[in-house]
Amino acid sequence: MAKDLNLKELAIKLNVSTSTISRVMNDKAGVGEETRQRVLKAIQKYNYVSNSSARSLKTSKTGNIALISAKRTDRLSSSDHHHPYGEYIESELRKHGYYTITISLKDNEMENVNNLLLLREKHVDGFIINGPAVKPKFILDLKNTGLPVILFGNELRQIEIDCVVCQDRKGSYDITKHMIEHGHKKILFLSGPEGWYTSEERKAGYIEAIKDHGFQERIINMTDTTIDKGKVVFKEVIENIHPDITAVVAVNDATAIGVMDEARILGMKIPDDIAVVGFDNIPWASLSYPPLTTVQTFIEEMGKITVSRLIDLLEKPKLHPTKSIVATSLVIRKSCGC
Amino acid sequence: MAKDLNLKELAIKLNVSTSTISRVMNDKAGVGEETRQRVLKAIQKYNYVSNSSARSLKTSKTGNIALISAKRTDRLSSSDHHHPYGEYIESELRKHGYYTITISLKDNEMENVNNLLLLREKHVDGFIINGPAVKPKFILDLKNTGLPVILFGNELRQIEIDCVVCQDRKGSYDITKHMIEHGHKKILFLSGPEGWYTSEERKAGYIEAIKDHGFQERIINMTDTTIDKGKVVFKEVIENIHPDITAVVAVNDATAIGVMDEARILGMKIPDDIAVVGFDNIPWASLSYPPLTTVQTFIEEMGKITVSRLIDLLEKPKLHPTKSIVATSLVIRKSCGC
DNA sequence: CTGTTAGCGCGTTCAT
DNA sequence: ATGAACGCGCTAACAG
Repeated sequence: MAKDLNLKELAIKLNVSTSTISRVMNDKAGVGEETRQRVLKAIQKYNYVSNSSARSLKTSKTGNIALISAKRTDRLSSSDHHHPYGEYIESELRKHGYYTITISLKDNEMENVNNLLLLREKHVDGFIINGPAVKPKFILDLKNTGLPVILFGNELRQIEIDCVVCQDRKGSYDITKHMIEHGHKKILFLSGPEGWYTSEERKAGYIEAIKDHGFQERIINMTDTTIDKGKVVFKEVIENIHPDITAVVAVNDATAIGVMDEARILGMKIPDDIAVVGFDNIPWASLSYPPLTTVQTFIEEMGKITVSRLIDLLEKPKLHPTKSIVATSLVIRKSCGC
Repeated sequence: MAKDLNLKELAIKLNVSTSTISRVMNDKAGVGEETRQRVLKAIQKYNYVSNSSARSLKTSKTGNIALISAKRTDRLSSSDHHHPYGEYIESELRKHGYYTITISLKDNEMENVNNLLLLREKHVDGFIINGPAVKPKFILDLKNTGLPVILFGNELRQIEIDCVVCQDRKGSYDITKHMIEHGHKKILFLSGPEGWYTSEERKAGYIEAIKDHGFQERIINMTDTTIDKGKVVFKEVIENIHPDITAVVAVNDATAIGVMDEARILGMKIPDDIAVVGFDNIPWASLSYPPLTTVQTFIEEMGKITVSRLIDLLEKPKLHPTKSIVATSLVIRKSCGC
């Protein structure tokens, strides 16, 4: 492999000025067709690629996007590494010429946006924020820096901000209704942290369905939405709080799987003694025992929309904040009683 | 928040030269204690951070590390998003002042290392390659560019290269021996693609254990190590190839979980009709039905070692390639018959 | 101990 | 249509 050369060296080889090559590289006008072809050929031949640091310094564009999520201490949350959302976003960003810098932040790292070195160093051009666990204050401060920010699977109550979500409320309404159609009247909703967008929306969908049928709400908020939390909380609920429930609508699949595991330990049969459903349709949902009835979210599409919108934001500074809602659909398996 | 200022602006404010500030920023000698303190205070006050592109251009260090893995088309491979290895590596790299650029490559993107724009642009300082599915030729070519490269959960037969792996062979030996101690004599090893480091090593461990006890090897290679592959291949094997086996040692947990799912569909009881064990101890292994006996790999530690070694490589150009092997340990659950 | 100067490799005026 | 010259923000070599 030949040694990499830079603009000036290539220019000397071709007997043209660096500006000419630069114009060709960036598809600018003002180059004769003949020289353009000659330059193009040489670029090909020498495999010339411009140095990204130099380009960044000059253009103030880094070509990097930060993909930020909250670091979970608990294992097995379904929103993090058990969804390939990151891979979808990365490949989509790269198609558009951007690299993905992955960052997962601990709670204390979200205290002050100024601690985000990445930002102050001007190391990225924009941000994708994943999930509801990143603190709203942090997102607001980030947004105020002026760089494009878009939320994936989250929304902000405080301000209008670009985001892409699924039909959290409708999905939850539908699956709750499905439980009701199975004949259940005493249905528990196992929610995530209060204030989390997905928790609130999915909870609202559940409430709506319950009210529509004149039943009584039973809601428990958890401090996290993981398998382990699902286990611990379900045990507490079934033994001490709502021993009469016959069905559980969980805020996500991880929680639902935890509930099922715990129910089995407690000697309950699913779905006969207790029916359980989830939300997300993570890859493992079809392999739980029994297979989990849940709500499918189309994260690959959501990822594409997120990236495409971010690109727009990058190019046109001041667009009006837009919320994109991607449809969900019910996935019927066994855990509901079907 | 005050407008960000740059080196020169700060220098003017302080009535010192830019070099003085630069020296302070980079902890260089040659600054009077008094001025150093004054500068330090100002840096604090104005929250000055140097521009990363400019720094990169000057120092030829980008502060970025590429974390490369192979994109899997099949769902549910255990080495990708179901292990939080990426998060461990990212947080560890960041502690050392580096950002993680995540890239997952399709097969055709691994054909020619020159297609890796990232590399030719000089956008990263080094590479971490994840898993055995990244093509050896690609890794070799990458290594030849001169940038530091380290392998995570993989090794190269062709050349000596820095890598960190677990005790693949010993772990596999131990768990196979465990099956033998359960009384099994006809044990199948479900291996991954031929040539993959983990496949070959784990297979070797199995063979060693089988030979040590004078039994006969039964090995099937799969083209991928996913749940879906585990299902399909197990069905084929049990019906047409080795209908007499009483135990399966799978090359990883995903495969093992697939086998268990398929076995259940075929009406077989686990572990009575067929015992199944895996490798990796992914978070979901404890929740399979029955809970999976497997080999624990300590990926958080492996991640730390990988990063720490990469940092050394970054600082000292020519160290001798080193292979780090992190111990594994048996995790006994139910699927083995215990 | 401190400041002046000269690039790093590009993109972009402004001449011609 | 092309080239010369400048500067993005920083570090480092050299002077003083």
